[in-house]
Amino acid sequence: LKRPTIRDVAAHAGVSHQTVSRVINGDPRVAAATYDRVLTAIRELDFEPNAIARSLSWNRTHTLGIVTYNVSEYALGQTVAGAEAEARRHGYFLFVGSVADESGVADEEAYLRLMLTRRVEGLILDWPTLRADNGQSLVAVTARVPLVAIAADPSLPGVDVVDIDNRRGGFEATSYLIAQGHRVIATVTGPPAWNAAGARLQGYHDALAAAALPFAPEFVQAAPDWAPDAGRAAMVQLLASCPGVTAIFAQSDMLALGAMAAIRDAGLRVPRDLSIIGYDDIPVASYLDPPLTTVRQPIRELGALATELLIDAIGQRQTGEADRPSRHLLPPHLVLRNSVARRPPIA
Amino acid sequence: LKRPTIRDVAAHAGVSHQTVSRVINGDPRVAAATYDRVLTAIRELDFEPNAIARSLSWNRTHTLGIVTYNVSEYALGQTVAGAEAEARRHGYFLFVGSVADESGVADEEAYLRLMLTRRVEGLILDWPTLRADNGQSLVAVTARVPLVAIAADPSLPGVDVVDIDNRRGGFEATSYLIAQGHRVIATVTGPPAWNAAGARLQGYHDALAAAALPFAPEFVQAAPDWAPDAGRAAMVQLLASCPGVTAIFAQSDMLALGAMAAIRDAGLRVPRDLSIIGYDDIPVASYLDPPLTTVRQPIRELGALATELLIDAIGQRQTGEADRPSRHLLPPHLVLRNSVARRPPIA
DNA sequence: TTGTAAGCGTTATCAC
DNA sequence: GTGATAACGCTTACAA
Repeated sequence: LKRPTIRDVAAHAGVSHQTVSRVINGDPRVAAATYDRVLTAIRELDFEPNAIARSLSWNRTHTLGIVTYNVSEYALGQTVAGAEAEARRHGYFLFVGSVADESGVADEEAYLRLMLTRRVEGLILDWPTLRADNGQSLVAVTARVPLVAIAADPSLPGVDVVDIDNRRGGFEATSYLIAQGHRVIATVTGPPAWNAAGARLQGYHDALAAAALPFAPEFVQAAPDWAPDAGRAAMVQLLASCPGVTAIFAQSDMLALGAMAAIRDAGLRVPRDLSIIGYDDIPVASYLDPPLTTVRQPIRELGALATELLIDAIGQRQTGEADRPSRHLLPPHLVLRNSVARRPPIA
Repeated sequence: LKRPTIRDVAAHAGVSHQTVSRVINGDPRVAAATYDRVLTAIRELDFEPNAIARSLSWNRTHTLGIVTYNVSEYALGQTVAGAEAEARRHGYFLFVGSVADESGVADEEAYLRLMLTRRVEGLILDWPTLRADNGQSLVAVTARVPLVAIAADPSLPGVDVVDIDNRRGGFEATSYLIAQGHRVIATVTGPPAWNAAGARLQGYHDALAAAALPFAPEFVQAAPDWAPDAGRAAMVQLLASCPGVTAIFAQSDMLALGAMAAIRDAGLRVPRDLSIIGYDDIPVASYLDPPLTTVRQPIRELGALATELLIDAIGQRQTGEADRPSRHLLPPHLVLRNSVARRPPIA
């Protein structure tokens, strides 16, 4: 039951435990013969160095923590996969924790502290509604280890923030609709508490302004969540309040899906009667009817980037460099399919 | 930079470090006044017990590891979320590792050993193509810590196996088609290397046999992967080789999606001309056109169950009980929507 | 080239 | 009740 230690190996090989330590650390000063003898002993006993003991001695755990909040399981999987791959590439392990569902802010902080207890060297926080005013609890944490926040408000002080450029995504989506000849464009946004919703809406506004297109408050409907049902309800509203609308920018593919259902229910067709562009490029998007034009998000890359920055920051703290918080925006990518129709310019 | 230790706290409170240890472990023998003094010191220094040192002393890490192989990111997220929640409920932390993409079997084992190095107390392996003949490398691992395999072949020796009852899912899906009056039913399976594909196919066969329905080899098309394109190609085949077919059992919703595209391309309509039932109940399933009848998989629960069994097994090993490997099957759940039509019985 | 001693931060054991 | 002292398994000195 008990696992062998370097002392067991040492006894087995007839050397001191220190020599064993040298071997497992690749110290070149060990004589070749001794080296082999130790290696054989290691193999025979199936010895595995105890990383816990090493951590204690090194005062380094090579461990990162990621805690996610209220993210869809799809995005969660992508983010974690990206982060994990990057972490491993650098010899780090990754603790996961999700604060989804039942828990609130308090639990959030408690979890981060638990991770500190485990002596993670850095933390990733995936919390899309995090802003300066609800992120106070983070300062105590960042005093201990660097933290990079995914999808947080960029104005959040003291931490690195990475995100996909939502303003740009909203801008490109809307500009595309404009380029296709649309002049009255409505939008279904996500929940206003999400930073992404505000940024994408800003992009929408910017695109309208850049084209000197009219805007009216009834052009925007905020959905209470990102699910299809909310998109459907919002679309019903839009249909009633924006008679001249020819195109919709939905802030997620799921919202777009619901909106398309509402459009169908109204006896209209996409894209003949109404064009729609989504956001996310979920795996089924190209198999919808019609295939959905949308904005792809490099979520996996986002997880990887967060991890890379975190590992950088860890290195900086160790060398005593000042790690001033940075902001990084990954570009989204327009994916053209068939849910947007070209509209002949008015003569 | 350096974090406070129990000795710092002890000095600050004017007691021995041992007393601090007693306080943070809730030892009742500490005098109330001393207790308070220590607690104050802890708060003032913002002391957090070092779990690494505790692990070394206790010889227990309260850490689990999950390594996933080649699973879709959606399922990955669900599984990890379920496992993590259950782990936390029991005071465990969870290391994640995914061996997706570029890596093969060798890397697989190396990763498990890395986790052992980290002294995880148990391992979850999510490897849907794992069977007795390719799982040899696991015996060395299970000698160290208990392992529960998700979606592995139940005949795999020496480890707990949990899965969703794929045979039953296939049986219920097919039986439902039969109950709706269909007599010639074809199926699009997943890659044969996946245990789930074989089991669901078995369920299909069992249902046909139970209803004394005819079967022909051309009724089954195996897709090389689980994606829509593969489903589309398989469906094209089926359309050509099974003229009398009235219903399709697709082993995943993504395959079904592709199949539906092929059906549409052939000028046919679902469910009027051809009924189809999927598998998974992906989030968009109810918003497809038509809403997809399918079989829901409790993946999150599967992750939780795996974790629960693992923690049980850890307890058993510690008390020296024999932990004979167990098999657990979670029931899938038929979700009725509109992609299957009732077919009048032949008079 | 190898071995010995001390320390990493905590808990267990035994005194007082 | 509280405080020394010795583990836990390893690494980093320093000595031989």
